[in-house]
Order: sequence, then C-alpha cells, then structure tokens
Amino acid sequence: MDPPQASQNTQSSIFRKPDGTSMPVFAEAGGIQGRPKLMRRLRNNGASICTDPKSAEIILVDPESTQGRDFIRNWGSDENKVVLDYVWVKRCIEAEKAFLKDDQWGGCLTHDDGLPIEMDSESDIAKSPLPTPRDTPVEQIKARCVLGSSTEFPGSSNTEQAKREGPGFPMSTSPNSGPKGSANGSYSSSATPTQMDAFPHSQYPIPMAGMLNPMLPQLSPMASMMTPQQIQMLLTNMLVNPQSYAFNQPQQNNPQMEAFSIALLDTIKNHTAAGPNLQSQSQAQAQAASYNYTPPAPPLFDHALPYPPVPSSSSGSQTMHNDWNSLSPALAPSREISVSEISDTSRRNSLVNKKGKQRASSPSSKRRKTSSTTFEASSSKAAMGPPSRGNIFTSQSGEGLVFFVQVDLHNRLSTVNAIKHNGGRITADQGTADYMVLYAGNQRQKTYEDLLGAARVAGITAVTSKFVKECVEQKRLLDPSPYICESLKKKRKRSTSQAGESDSQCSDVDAPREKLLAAKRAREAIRSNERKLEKQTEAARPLPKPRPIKPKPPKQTSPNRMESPLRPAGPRTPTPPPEHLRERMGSHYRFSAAENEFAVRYGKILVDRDHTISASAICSAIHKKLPHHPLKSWRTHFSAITQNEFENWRKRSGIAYRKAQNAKESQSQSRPIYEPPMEPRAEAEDWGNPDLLSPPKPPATLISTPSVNGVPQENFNHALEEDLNTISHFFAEGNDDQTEAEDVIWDRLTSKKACNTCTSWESFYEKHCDEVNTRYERLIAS
DNA sequence: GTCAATGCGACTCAGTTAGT
DNA sequence: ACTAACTGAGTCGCATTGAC
Repeated sequence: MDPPQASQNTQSSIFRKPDGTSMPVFAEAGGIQGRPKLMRRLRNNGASICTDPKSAEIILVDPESTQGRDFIRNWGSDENKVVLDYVWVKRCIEAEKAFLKDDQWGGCLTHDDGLPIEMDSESDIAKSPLPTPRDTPVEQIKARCVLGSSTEFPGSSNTEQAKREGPGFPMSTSPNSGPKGSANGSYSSSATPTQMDAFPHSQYPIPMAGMLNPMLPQLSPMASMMTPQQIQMLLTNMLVNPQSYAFNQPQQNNPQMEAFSIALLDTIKNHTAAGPNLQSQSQAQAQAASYNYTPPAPPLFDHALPYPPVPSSSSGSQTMHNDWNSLSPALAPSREISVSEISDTSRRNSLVNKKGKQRASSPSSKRRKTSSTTFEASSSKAAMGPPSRGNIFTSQSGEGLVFFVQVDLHNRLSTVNAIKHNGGRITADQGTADYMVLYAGNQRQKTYEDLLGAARVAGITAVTSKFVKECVEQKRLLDPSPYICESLKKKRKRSTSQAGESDSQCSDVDAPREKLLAAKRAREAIRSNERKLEKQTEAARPLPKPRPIKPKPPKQTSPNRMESPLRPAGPRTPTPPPEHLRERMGSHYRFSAAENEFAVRYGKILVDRDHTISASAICSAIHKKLPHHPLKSWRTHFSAITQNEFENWRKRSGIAYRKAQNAKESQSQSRPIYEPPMEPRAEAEDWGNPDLLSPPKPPATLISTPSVNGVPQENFNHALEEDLNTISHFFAEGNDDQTEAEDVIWDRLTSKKACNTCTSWESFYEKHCDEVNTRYERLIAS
C-alpha cells in the first residue's frame, strides 16, 4: 500500500475513521471527470489517497464509464473494499459526514450489471453478454470469427462452465456471471481481486487480451510453473472455445487477429481430418482442464497442431517465453500487435492506478519474436494451414497472380503457401511472374541484386515477403509500392517510409490515437531503415549523402546531433525571446507566448533540416536556447504546443527529403540539359534571412546562367520562374501525399499546366528540386 | 483550476554475444 | 556466415505532484 501523502493540510475529518486514521480511498483515474478536484476534496477532508486500488478500502468510480464498470466488476466482489460512485464524496462533504456502510453508503454503492464492458473503439464489434461456447463445427466458428458475429450459441454446459469457471476474470467477479470458483478450486477462487493483487488486470497489455483475459489468472501466476502440457491444455480450451476466448476482446477488429483465427481454426480443421475426434477430444480435454490442471495431457497436439510437439519434460522456467511462443501460435501473434495499440488500450483501460505501462512479458524477447515468429505465427500459420482458399492473389479476371519466390527466401515455404492458399500461383520462371518475392535479408548477396535487376529489366514488381504476409493479413491485395525491393546500390525515394506509412493508412478505421501510434511506428521504421540504409550506402559510397533540399551535415552517428550543429541548413535558427520577456512564476518560469512561438518555429526548422529528428532532440536544442526551462519541461511542453503538428512537420520534411533524394539520384543518372555546374548553394547566405515570407528571389541557377540553349536569358528566367511557382504551389496544395505513384502525380500536374522549360515536370523537378522545395517550404510555412 | 515539473514504466533499436 | 537472444541507451507518454 502506498502510504498516502494526503491528510496534510486537512481541514476537516469527514473521511477519517473513528480512530482518527484516514480512510484509504482510491479514485479511478480514467473515468471520473474532474478527478484532481475530487482528489483534493478527499485529501482536504481527511481521506488518504491511495495510488493503488488494492490498498484502498473505498474505491471511487464513475459507474457510467467503461473504466468504472471495469472496476465495479473487478473489485465489487471484494469483501474488504467497496466500490462507490464518486458522487459519494460530494454527498459526504455536503452532509459533512461520511456515508458508510450503516448509511448504505449514501446510496452510492455500485453494482455490476453483468453486461459486457465495451472497450473504447471496439464498440462496433458486437459482443455476447455471456460466454458462448460452441456446439457447432469449426466451420461455423470460423465464419463467426470472420464476421465478428455476436450470435449466441446454444449453451454447451460443459464448455460454458469450463470457461466461466476457468477464467473467472474479470467476468467471474460479476454477480451475474454465475457462481465462481465452484469446481476449479485450484485457481478460480483466486480469480478475484485477491489474485489481482498480484496480477492486476491492467498489467497485461497483451494484445489478445480479450482472448487471453479468461486465461490470465491461469497463465500469469502460473506462467513460470506451468508445464508445456498445461499450456497445451489452455490452448485446447481456447481452441475449443474460440468465441469464448474472443469474447470481450479489445482487438476483435484486428485483421491480424482475424487472419490468425482463421488460420488457427483452419489448421485445427485440417488436422481434425486426420483425427476426427479432435473436437470431442478437445472438448473433453478442455473440460477436464477447466476443472483440474493435473491430469496429464494426452498427446493431442502432437498431431493436432501444426507445430512441433512439446517435449514432455519441462524445459525450465527461464524459457517460458520461448516455449510460449513456440508452443502457442495462438499467442505468438499477440506479440506482433502488442506494440503500441495494445499498450495504449491497456493504458486507457487501466484498472489500477499504476503509472506508466506494464510489461506483459520479457521485453527483450518481444521484438525478436515479433520479427521472426510473427510471420510464421500469423501468415505462415494462415498459409500453411489447411486450404482456406482465398482470392487475394487473383486478378479481376479470376486468374491467379503469378509469383516468383526467391529460393533462399527466409521461410520461403510459408510465403509460397500463403500465396498458393490465397489464389496465387508460383512460378520458377521469372519472366512469367507478376511479382517477385525477394529476400531483403539477402541484400548483400549477389543473388538478390541479380534477381532484382532481372525484375526491373522485365518490369516485374519485386517485393519483400512482407507484402505477401500483409496481403494475407489484410485479406486484400495491397499496393506493393511500400514493399518494393530496393537495390543497395542506390537508395530510392519512397522506399523506407512507405511500409510504415502504409501501416497507418491501411487501417482506415483507426481512431486518431491509433493513427498517432501508427505514425510513431512508421516514423521509427523510417528512422531505423534509413539508419541502416545510410550505413550501407555510406559503406558503398563514401561521398557524403546528398541532400538537396535541406542539406544536413555529414551523418552524425551521435544521437545528439542537435548539440553540435555544423552549418545550419535551411533558415537560420530564430532568435530566442529576450530574457526580459521571461515571465517568472514562483520558482520557475512560465512558458510565454514568445517562447512558444520560438520553440515551434525552431522546431520546424530543425525538422526541416532533419526529418528523422526526434522531438526529444528538438527539445534539447530548444533547451539550449532557453535553458531557464528544464529539458523535461520542454519535452512535455513541446508536445503540447505543437499539438500533434510535429508529425506533420516530419511528414512534410520527409516528403521533401525523398523528393530531393530521388531527384539527386536521377540527376546522377542523366545529365541535365542546361543545369549549371553544381556549386555551393548560392542562397546559402539566405539561410540567415529570418524573413521567411519575403518574396522569393530568383534561384541562383537563374542568376548564374547566362543563356540556356540559345534562349534569351530573360525569357528563360521568366518561364523558369513560372514553372517554379507552378510546381511549388502544386506540391504545397498537397498533391503529393506519398500515396500515389509518381507518374500519376506528374500527369496530374501536366494536365494542369505544361512545363515551359523542360520536357516534363519530372525532369524539371529533378533539375530544380532545391528551389522547388525551398518555395514549397515557404508556401507551407505561410 | 491551471500550469510547470517530475517520476516512472513501456517500447524500440543497435550493438554484442553465443549458438548453429 | 547466419540466427537468436540479451543488454543498455534513448525515446516517449502518462500520471502525479507542487506552485500559483
């Protein structure tokens, strides 16, 4: 119990016990409006504010909120606690006495309605109010999994009981959800807040929380003790009762989950063909499992599941996570979708007032499991499972798309099966393929380059296996551009970012928050990929990386790149507000409007210089300019004053960067018609010009070029100026959001206005990307 | 009530090491 | 040579506290 800091400055003792001690009160964090005020009132009236519900005797919630209902459900049955509507505080203060049990808690006692608790955005998924065990063949389950049907099934008492009693969490605490802990005394009786003391609900930001929730009381406390057989038992139970385990699942609309569910059930179905008694066997086993863990598990999964049988001897607790992932394909995907969306969900639904996020499991193994096994777990299981024929890889005419899959592709079989099972065809002849799936991990290998070159020559789309995987996961043929394989020899634009961006784009039902998280993931992917690529390209090409628009100093490996800026790129750093404008506020300073403006402006400039820069790095830079605010304060404050615009800045900067990069690459391949020799930017002096909104000057290229292909310089400059304005306005209007093919964009621009000075806008852009981007940025800034 | 400051935990990645 | 696993650093977001 966290000893409360409360009860200092206590003005009254309404919330004190007769013996003078403070009442330990916990106020649920997520649902109560005006919680700070409530906390203050409690504190000022003698209550002891608990930061953890388990240490409180009184838990205050908003019974109308999801979080509140969760609390009522989870804690309402605890005899040592009482969950009250938070208006109790007001009533007590008004009455100047605490309404306790004898007063019927002032009429504020909450009750669990027993209904399922909608989890935020998942409310669109219909849910069954009660466990709905299957009594139907797997096909129906599959269909329901896909459709997210809420249709209830006629209860199968065995499985229903098994589920209800087994998990007991959190539903089991519901008064309406049936008796708890009747038969499975080994664990169900503890699936109450008592157990949650050790394993509070919110400490499981497991993506498949809904799926696993019912199992958590079993899995978590016993995780380190369970034998593989026991894990299998749990799996059995879950497989037999997929609806039940999907019940109340926060991630129900997760396509990965859907795909996985289908694959898993297909797999079972497939294996059931070999062992027709699987279902009943599983049911019986599940039933047994629900009552008792001890009976030895028959080697059901040895043949029933598409992964290796588990050795009968426990491999030791320290390999629990490994075992878990290898044993349980059902759990493996949870790692994949755990990253942010889940933690976010869990955070929002946090039931205990615990700071920050909670690790679901070993953090270190997570990523690796994600990277290495998720494909096997989701796509590969989906693929390698029995024929769940889809038509993802079929053309509109109904013909299967033809894939050439690189022989040494990592886990090639999975990819091949994924293609085959979804309507695609495999060919060994590169020439006849529609797609070539290459192994990006073999980029150093000559084979990769050869195949990639062949694909380009043949005009075949070369993609990574991720393309197949994600198509399968999303059950549709995706735009391959984010997955295009790239040569190591040159870094193409649109390469690194699109995979990430597509992630955020493909889920059109995302909540804004999810989008932010997706953007974050994308950003991290971009940064990671670019770091890798930069390393590789630098190794292959010792020249400094060209960065036409926003030249940045040679790559600094130090994350503290902001701290020793070499030559500033782009507009000069704005001048910080003078000291005399600082507004003192007690021991610290208030963030003034001028400082906010400076921070935003400076931040934009820094992002323009380096679109991969982190907010933290920007804050460090700002902090150096305005050190009277602590760095931590800047970090917090910066995100507030930018109001998510930071991501947009980065996006714009990234777009400009990629454009410029592409242009440079193209330049290096084809000599310009009239471009003057490369020289240090003539407008470098202009960087220092703080007046960003001043009328654009003619680009250096205009001034320094005496004549162009015989065309009088004056006329040419005029035409060039017009073209520059046209194209910069075109981009500033948001015509290139990186979602369309370049050709489409150029065509659109051409249809608006033909290029005066070049044969095409594309070539024009290649030659004048610097100036175009400069103008583009001016337009954006204005 | 607002604002600034702070603490904490989750998450990711790069680098390293061990195993195959 | 490759892969898997581990570790530390950096980053980020949320909740809380304290001052006004």
